[in-house]
Amino acid sequence: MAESKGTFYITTPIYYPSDNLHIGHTYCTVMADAMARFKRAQGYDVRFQTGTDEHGQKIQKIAEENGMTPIEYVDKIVAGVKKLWDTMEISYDDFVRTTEPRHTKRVQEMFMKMYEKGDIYLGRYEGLYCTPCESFWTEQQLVDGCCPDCGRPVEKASEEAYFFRMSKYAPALLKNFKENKDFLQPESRRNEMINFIEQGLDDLCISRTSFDWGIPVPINDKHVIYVWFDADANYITTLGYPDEDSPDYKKWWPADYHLVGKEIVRFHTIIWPAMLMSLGAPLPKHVRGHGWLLIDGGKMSKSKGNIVDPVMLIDRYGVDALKYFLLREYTFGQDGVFTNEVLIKRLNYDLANDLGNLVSRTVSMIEKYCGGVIPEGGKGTEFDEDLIRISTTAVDEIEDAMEEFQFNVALEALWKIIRRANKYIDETEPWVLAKDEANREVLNTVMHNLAEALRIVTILLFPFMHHTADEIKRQLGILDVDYEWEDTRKWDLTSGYKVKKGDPIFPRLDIDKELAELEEISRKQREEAMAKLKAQEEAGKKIEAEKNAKKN
RNA sequence: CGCGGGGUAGAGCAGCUGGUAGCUCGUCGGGCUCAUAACCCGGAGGUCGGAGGUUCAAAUCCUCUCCCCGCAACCA
Repeated sequence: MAESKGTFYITTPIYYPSDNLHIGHTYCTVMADAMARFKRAQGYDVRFQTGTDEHGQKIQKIAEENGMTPIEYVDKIVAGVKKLWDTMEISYDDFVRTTEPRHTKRVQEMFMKMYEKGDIYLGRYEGLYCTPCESFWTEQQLVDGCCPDCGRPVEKASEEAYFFRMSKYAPALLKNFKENKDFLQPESRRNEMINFIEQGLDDLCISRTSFDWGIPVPINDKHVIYVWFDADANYITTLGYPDEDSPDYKKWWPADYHLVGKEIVRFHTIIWPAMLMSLGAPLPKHVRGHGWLLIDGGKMSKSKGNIVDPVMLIDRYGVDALKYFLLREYTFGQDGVFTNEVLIKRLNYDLANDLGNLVSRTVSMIEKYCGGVIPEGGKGTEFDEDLIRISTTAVDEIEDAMEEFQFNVALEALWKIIRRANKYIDETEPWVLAKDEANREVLNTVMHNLAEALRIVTILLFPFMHHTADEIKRQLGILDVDYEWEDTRKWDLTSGYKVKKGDPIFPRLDIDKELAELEEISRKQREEAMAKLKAQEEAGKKIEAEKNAKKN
């Protein structure tokens, strides 16, 4: 491996473990993973962090409904999260849980640092309160003016709460956006945030007394620290902050990229930077907001029962197929529509027909025409130059695209090699060349060039689909050869290796059959989700009734 | 006047620092047989939501308008 090009710290959001993760979370994590693997391949020293945001009223309530303590409940969900990432071989370097002492202790220290600076003060939180549910709601959350959970009327109420003087940092935040154009992408989000700040920032409520599943405020044990203050801190508590001399903090902070969903861009580009300003710490270099995967044209939600389960898709099609689909199908920053048909077609056309078939026909021909050994290149055909040019320059396009998180563009660039190679076979007609031994050198060169193109494909493909990359290498007989990233610009590195044909790397799918089966699976899942939801509602009502009984 | 995004071929999308409208799938026709009935070539199909403006030139910039969708301080 070449000398390190420097450090690269990338994070996903920490997910809220109120339920099992769905394909939307997978989407975000897969992008972060691909980026981390890409940077490692390029020679960077990478830190990739993900985790779970485990506090809050919602967790407390769901745990109660399931007859568990909050920590028992999140332990169970988090085990599932970790298992999913293990299955997908997500290459995270650290997994943070906000219930870990290394986090809670440091959040309290950060709170005190800001309190002592005068940026945190005690005030009153005003809101609409549902007494039976013991919950505050915003006006927009209400359904027909009533509590969205129980449907009963709410009333204006207030409670004592600590506030973070965020308003004070509005000018500095605005300055950050104006001077640092690359801080937040895409552009549309950036405009949205600038606009939001210009409308004026309120101070942020950062504590609650109405529930206790959270990190206690160090100076007042009636209060627990409230959501974003706790959650966003994860990006530096794991580095040892507020100990500014901590080696990890010195090495990794500020982070290169926070990758987040569009709905939490505000928390990462306004609240979080304001907190860091208050603490006197540098801001993250970049925040990137991705779009959503929409189902049936709308948001995935439990109440609609249209959650897509990544585990089921992995079981059927494999990790690499799912990763490829998520990275290739959608444009970063924009919402995308998920349907089974789009998925199956993408897998069939790109993976089975284009890539899988190319590997298959290449290896077969080398076995058939060259005794299974990749020959030396020599005098070839008029088509060689184009194949070589496209294969050895794809890396430039991919690097440019990855710089912008354009995973789909990067994979398209990679597939240019694959399509060109398929075309090259038709142009050079090896089966015709093989009929006359006078064409030996040309035939050898054609086979050599195909192996070379595939070799480059395996290097470029590795950050996105490492199993597939390795399987192609295995079939080409180059699995144990350690190629470097820069070898994607070179030619003539595969001669003499013995190929070994294996099973098709992506079997062709029967579209109608798959669609029918997937439809059946999601129908069952919908039913189960409905039943579960109903059971939870009833459990909730029961608990409520018990509470009321106690009160009376 | 709360803020923002989108409306481009039958479907899904890209292009939007202005200069012959592009990709994947589908469709029609052809080629090939090494390969996972896969691969390759060619054709048809769009007045780029509508109206107006700037310009030699607009999908691309400006104004107005219609329709869809998000966000609005605890959903990736």
